Amino acid sequence: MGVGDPLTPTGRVILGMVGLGKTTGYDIKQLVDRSTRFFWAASYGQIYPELRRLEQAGLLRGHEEPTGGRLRTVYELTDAGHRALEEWLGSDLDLVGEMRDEGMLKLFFSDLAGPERQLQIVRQMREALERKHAQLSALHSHASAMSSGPRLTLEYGLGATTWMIGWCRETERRLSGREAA
Amino acid sequence: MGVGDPLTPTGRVILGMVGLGKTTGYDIKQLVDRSTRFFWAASYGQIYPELRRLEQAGLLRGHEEPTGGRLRTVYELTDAGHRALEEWLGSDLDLVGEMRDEGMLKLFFSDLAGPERQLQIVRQMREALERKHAQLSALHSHASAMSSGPRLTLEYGLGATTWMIGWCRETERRLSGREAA
DNA sequence: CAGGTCATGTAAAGCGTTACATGATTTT
DNA sequence: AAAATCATGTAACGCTTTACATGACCTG
Repeated sequence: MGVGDPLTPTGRVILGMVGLGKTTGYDIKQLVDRSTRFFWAASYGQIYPELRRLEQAGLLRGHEEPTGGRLRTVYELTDAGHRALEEWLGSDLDLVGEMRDEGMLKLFFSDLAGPERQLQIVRQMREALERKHAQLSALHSHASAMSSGPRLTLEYGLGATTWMIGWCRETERRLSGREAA
Repeated sequence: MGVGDPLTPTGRVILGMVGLGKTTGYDIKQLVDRSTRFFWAASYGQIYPELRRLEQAGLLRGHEEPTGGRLRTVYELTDAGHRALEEWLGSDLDLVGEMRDEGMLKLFFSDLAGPERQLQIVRQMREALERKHAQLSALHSHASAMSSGPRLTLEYGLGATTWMIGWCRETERRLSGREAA
């Protein structure tokens, strides 16, 4: 596999995490769950096979570093890995997030269910957003210890979520008014 | 397959679209591409097999209705289909959008690439968002002809995108300032 | 009559989650 | 001694995209 090979989706997050100093599959998963999860998740079922694929492709180098009798494989970027990471970070992005939001889909079809249901859907969207906002807020308490990139993504997520909660609130108000009228 | 069976992801959008009066696979795909695509896409490779699965499950009924010599299978909701659709629309939503945003992922790792790259990434995010905003705006010109659900999702998408563009703009300003300083 | 739209489909490949399985070390 | 954490992995299943393939009808 040559250097020009495009990274797979999960390959991107793994390469980045190893670049940030995360060394084991477990360690990567931990940080993903505490940070990128909100816009880019990854599961063990993807991480471990992908680590080996990236090693085979020459972008990572792994060596055994057991802690006592506990197995442990530590990965680091090779020169080719560094280059691939910089190439990816410098490349254009054409795809904007293909996202899936079930609340939005329900809202789209909500005319089929009647006005009370429509209001209920917006309320549920808001509640889900509020849960998300709470999780992001919890992370934000460590913001001072974050470097620029992670802090920016967190503030973006927090701000966007806040806007969306506000939209839901105002829409709930408008829809309730319509019912009362 | 009983009524209590959970709908597959694509099953949901198809059932909804048939509920809205879309009758053929082609027709469904057209509307998806002009509307829900921004938060819920679907491809022919999913639509046609899923239509048959939903028919087998008793939620849809399909019959041949050729236009001249041109094959055409028209679907409609069965009673069970109506019930399944209402059940889904009335159910709680626990999952908030699992989304994937490559711009955010790049921004997260942007410290590895230097300050100019970081600025470049935010600029690219804004440009992608502006393209999306333009597409949504084009749809919005027909807003008066839309029913409540579709109009709400469109306005939500437009508003959220506008907020995000503003965030990018302000962040670009802040990051440029930092460079100049 | 050429190009666009209507209309349907399949096969292969890739992506991803979930559930399962194992075992050592550390903390309470 | 139990519970939590560290650590790695696989198998099955399901979802989705992409590329390919076909052909009729309509418009200029």
